[in-house]
Amino acid sequence: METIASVRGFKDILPGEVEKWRYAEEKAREIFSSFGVREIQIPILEKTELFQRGIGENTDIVEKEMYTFTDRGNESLTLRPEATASVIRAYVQHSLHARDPVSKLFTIGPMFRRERPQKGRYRQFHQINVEFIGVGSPFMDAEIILLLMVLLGNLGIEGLQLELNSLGCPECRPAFRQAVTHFLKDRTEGLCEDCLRRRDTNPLRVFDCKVEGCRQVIAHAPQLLDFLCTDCKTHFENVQAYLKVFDLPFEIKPRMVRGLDYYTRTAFEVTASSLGAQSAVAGGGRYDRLIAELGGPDIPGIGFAIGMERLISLMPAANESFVQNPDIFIAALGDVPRLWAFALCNYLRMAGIRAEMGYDEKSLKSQMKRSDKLMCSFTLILGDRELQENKAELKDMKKGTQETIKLDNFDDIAEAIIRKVSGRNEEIV
RNA sequence: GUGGGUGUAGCUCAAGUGGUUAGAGUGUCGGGUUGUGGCCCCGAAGGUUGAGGGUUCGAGUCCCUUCACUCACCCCA
Repeated sequence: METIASVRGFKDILPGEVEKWRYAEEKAREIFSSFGVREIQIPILEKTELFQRGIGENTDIVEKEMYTFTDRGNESLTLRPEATASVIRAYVQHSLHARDPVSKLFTIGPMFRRERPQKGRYRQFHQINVEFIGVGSPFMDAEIILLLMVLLGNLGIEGLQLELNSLGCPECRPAFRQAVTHFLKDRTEGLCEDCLRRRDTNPLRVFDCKVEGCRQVIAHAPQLLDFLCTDCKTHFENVQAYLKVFDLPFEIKPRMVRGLDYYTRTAFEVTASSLGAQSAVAGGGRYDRLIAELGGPDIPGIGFAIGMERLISLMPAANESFVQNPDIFIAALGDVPRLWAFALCNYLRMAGIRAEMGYDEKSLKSQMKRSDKLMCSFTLILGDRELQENKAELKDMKKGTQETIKLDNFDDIAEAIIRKVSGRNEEIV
């Protein structure tokens, strides 16, 4: 038979690795709870139009990266390439603004983009998304960035860099855009092919081109920050001031332009050089026009996304304490003892004890080996010999000591084992 | 979509310029006295060398095609 492999860019997360993911998620939930961020779950599939309108028609994501198909009802649907549009859709659809003027929401789940896979980039990838909706105050910007940095710090991740920029607003951006267009107009030579194209479609994007020639050209280009209107300027200054309250180091990157159309004012990114070419662990920004753009009230919002795969790869590997080893392994010798083992093993599990057993007829030696491999604290040896006397041998795998216990009553055995296991834990502490 | 690199056992890797039966470590299973793990020793199973075609007396090795993986560009988490 031919085997079937997973789809390109879609990864399995195997036991052993899953624990790390769960740890990261649990930590995130803990911190969200402190910051008053509540979970929202949204569908993986949306009407294509949502992303076209939300993300922007002329973005790479919408132009060439979406998994879009027509369903049997002849409706164009798309596997979500990001979460913000969906969250806002849900927010508007259920009029959450009417319940509370400020909503802090998070959601965790898979996203889909049909790009060429490479290090830190997959076609199905996972994000932790946080959105603060309803308040335009720079306090919100500072708070959400602080939240992000606290979470990353709590996961033991080091060597991170926080980068900030302001993208202006519909008031001031057109002027800047015009200035850039004008600037680039007669600098055809020195620009790479991509940038020549960008010059017409999205001139701001020329700013984060990595080609040396373009960088030199851009070095003399007008600075976005010089064009900010008074409101945007004070907003940006305040965000920085509030971040300084927590001694959060950051760097202003005037060249940072985010790829999604909806961003306004504050844009930020957290990078780690060890990630390779895809160095961003998290990125986000303010989107004061998006909610109205999607038919909702004209209220502001700000959010970020953390790339789970990238996050996991940055987490220190040292802690293997994620896995819980069995408390006891029951080694049975013979058919009747095996039936007893089956009953006892499952009884112990129902009593909350992590128990495993040998299901096949195997030598005691091989069962002991398995117990050792599973790193069970104890092994219960149950053979015909013991059964005749209504007892079993309980071996402490670490000490190597062994004692006889009675089989009269499963409750007593469970209790004895619980005592032993907890007693051991105290010793370790 | 474009370019580079790599495909040999479950995993990590060997096999001078083409040459007999494709090896090792690790993992799996078994054994080293009757029913006792780790360390050590022995043994076994496990491969259509990614797939297809070509050159040759002979291909894991050379050529072509294709697929997969991987890194990078574009862009993004």
